[in-house]
Parts: sequence; structure tokens; C-alpha cells
Amino acid sequence: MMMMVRKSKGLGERHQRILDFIASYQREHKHPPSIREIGEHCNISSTSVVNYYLDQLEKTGHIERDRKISRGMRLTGNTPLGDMFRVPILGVIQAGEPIPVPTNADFGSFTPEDSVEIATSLMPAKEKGKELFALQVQGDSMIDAMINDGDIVILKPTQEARNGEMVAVWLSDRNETTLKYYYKEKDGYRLQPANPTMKPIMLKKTEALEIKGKVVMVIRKVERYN
Amino acid sequence: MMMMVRKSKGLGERHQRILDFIASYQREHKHPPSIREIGEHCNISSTSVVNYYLDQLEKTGHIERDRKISRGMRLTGNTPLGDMFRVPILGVIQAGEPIPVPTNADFGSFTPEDSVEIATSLMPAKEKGKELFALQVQGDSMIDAMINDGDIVILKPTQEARNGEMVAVWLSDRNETTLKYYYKEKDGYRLQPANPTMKPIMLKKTEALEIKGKVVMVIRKVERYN
DNA sequence: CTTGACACAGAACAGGCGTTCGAGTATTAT
DNA sequence: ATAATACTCGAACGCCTGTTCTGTGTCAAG
Repeated sequence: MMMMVRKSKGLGERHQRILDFIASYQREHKHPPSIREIGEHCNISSTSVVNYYLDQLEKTGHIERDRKISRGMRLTGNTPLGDMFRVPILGVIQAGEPIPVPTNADFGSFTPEDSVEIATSLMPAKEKGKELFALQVQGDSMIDAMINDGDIVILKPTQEARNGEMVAVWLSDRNETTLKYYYKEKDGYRLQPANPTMKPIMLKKTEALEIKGKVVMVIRKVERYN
Repeated sequence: MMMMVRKSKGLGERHQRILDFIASYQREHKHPPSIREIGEHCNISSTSVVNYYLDQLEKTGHIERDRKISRGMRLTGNTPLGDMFRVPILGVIQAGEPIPVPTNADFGSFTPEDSVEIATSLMPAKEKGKELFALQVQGDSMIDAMINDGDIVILKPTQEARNGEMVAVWLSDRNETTLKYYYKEKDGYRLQPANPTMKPIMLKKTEALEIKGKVVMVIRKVERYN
């Protein structure tokens, strides 16, 4: 006789999607989503089905639930990590606001909804040092870097960059945050969008340009069909 | 003409009480309280009054609010600390569960709802090293240490203790956590409750006794009348 | 084929909870 | 005293949200 197993072993795609959404939503709103919100963003038309999955995720220990309490769910940290390591997601990055940078001891302790797991094998060997942090892109203001709303960019904190590297910069003169390819030129800097149809930003030497970090990886949660 | 000031300068006692309750509740339940719950625990009979204070706390920047969203409030970190320092509250301590101990880099970054401010002047000079952490007592199982439900104990992590010191111990044999005065005796250990009417716990050398830390301070938020 | 576990939809219910309104009391300024 | 401001209460409204129930289609085991 067979043991009772889930149809698709491990977490189904929908489980994963819900888990991801909870983490993403929590990061943006500072509080968990409601059942209906989960349904909308995960293409589940019935609240009962969401509840159905939530129950499973609770049984499998991926989340905790406070029944009867609005948005009473939270991610637990027991997603067993194999040969991968966690990168803390310090917050969201959007055009109009400064970039949150890793302060002191941000590394070391972070909650599951505030981090992503990266397979070490996917990581450039030189960046293995755990001095990395991540940001979730919010809004469509970064599309010129071929980065979409909701994407997660993994950065290595640095104040300098070499030509051709994609960097996260804070333009204090324009009060703007952006992701661009960095090129130092004779009379200033050129910030080249990844999207070749868009014009670069030219900066004079005098204009303030704060490099916050360089992008070492971009993670995009692809929706399969919608 | 006078400037418009609050009746009692700075935060009124009720403001403080609400702030404390939110922090305490959040720690226990992992999510913020509802307006009605705040009212009950702060002796405010009307939800509108709680809302009234919450609005003020939001304006003064002590909390953030997500209107319309259930329990949509959270503490912000801008409680200016003078000559006092913050101690992270790692969690709750209760009889049936192991004690959360400070792991690696728990110190350094912690959210306001997870910490308390201690006036340096109140602190024994020798403990000034910021290697301290705090736990919120949950349940009445610690009353034998003259500690009540909701109290916050500040601990210094250590594995050893001298006779007469109050320590937080984990008795793995009994699967129990407790706060007691510690005495080493010839054939084992004696854990003496602070309440003299209660019997001490006698332990043989063979029984496992894990000292997690010693109590350096107890903070009790006194309700004035109830 | 039948059965039953599983995945899903949709509707309805009921309670939780933020909001708002009307009104009353206390404190302070003029 | 009078008015303005701060504070408090209680009740009602209505949306938000978790729960529950009924019904459907799928798929593998017996």
C-alpha cells in the first residue's frame, strides 16, 4: 500500500506562489495579506480554496496562522536551506525614495519574509562573501533597466563601480533612485539604461552621484500564464 | 499668545500606556492589537477614544497606521533615547518552552516593538556592556520568582552563576523554563523561589540544568488602579 | 465502473473591526 | 463668566474578512 502523498510531491506551484506572495506583500505593506488578496494575486477565485492551501501550508509548517484574526498569518523560518544561503531583503526600492542600505548588524538575523534564498551554485564565486543584500523593486520606474515591478535585485554594497557594471544609485540632485549601467566619462558620468531604446542620463562631475551598490543578480518570479 | 501644547507635555500617560501595550501585544501575538483590545487593556471604554489617541500617536510619529485595515498599526523607531540604551526583547519566556537566547547578531538591529529602553543610570555599572537581552514573562508560572505576567526581565547571557543570583534556567529533564535563585550545594543544585512560601527545587548533579542567563533587572509596568 | 480522495468554485453567513456621529464633561484661556 | 479646546463616552453603520456548506470535475485505486 502506498503512503498518502500529495499529488505533486513537495510544495505545489500554487503553494510556492502563495508563499512568495505573502512574503512580497508583507514587505510592501508591513502586514500580511488577506485571504482574498492572496486569491486575487494568485489567480484563485475562491476564498475557500485559498483557505484550503493555507491550511496545508500551516500543517507543513511553512506558515503560522491566527485563526479568526484578520490577516493572521506569518511565514515561519523552517524552509530547509540546502547548499544555498539567505540574503536579507532590506526593503523596497522605488524611484522617489532613497535606497535602504545595510546598516550595522542587519546581517545575521532576519525573518523569513525578509529574505530570499540563493543557490550558492548560481552565485558568482567572488560574491560568495555574505555581504550581500537585496531589494524588492516597487513600481514600474525601473523598467528601463529591464527590471519589472516586484523583481528582487541582489546587491553588493559598494561606493565605487567599474564601467559597465549595473549599479543602484541615489541622485540627490534629482531626488531619485535608479538602476543603471555605470560608465565614467571624461566630463562626468553616463548612466545607461539596460533598455537600448531609452536615452542615458548624463551627469556632470558636479552633480552628486551616490553609488549604493552594484547589482550581482536579479530574481524575477515569473507568472506562468495570466 | 501661547503655543498650542498638549495638556500634559510630551506623551500623556495614556499615550505611553497604549504604546507599551502595542509593543507587548505584538511580542506575544506576533501581530498588532485591535482598537478594541487596546481599549480593554488600557481602560478606555470607547473605541473612538482609542482611535483618537492613535491618531495623535500617528501625528507625533510614534506609530504608523494603515487605515481601514484590521490591526493596521505598527510602532516606528523614533523614540528619541537620551542617556539610555536599548535592550532587545528576544521573545517571551514561559514555563513550557525553551528560552530564546541571543544568537549571533541579534544585537545591533532590532525593531522598536522588540526592545526596551533602560536608563543607564539605573544599570549596574558592571553590566553596561550591551551584551544584555530581555524577555517578556508570559503566564503566571513565574510568580514564584515574584515576577508577574507581562513583566520584562533583563538578562545577561551566561552559563554559570554564583550562589544567590537569580538565573533563568532550562530544565531539560522536566522540560521546563523557570526563574529562580541559584544555589550550588554538595549533592546538586537548589533553585530557590523568590517567594519564601514556596518550596525550592532540588536537583541532583545528574539532572540537566542549563543556565541561560542571570537576571540583572526586572521591569514591571504598573497599572495604577484597576 | 465505482469509489473516494483531491482540487476548486461560488455563495452565504457571521463576527471582527475601523469609522463616524452626536453629545457630554473637564480644563484652560480670554 | 464665556468660549474654546481637550477629552471621553456610547451607539450605530458598514465594510472587511475568515468560515462553512454545497456542488463539480479530475484522477487513481479497487
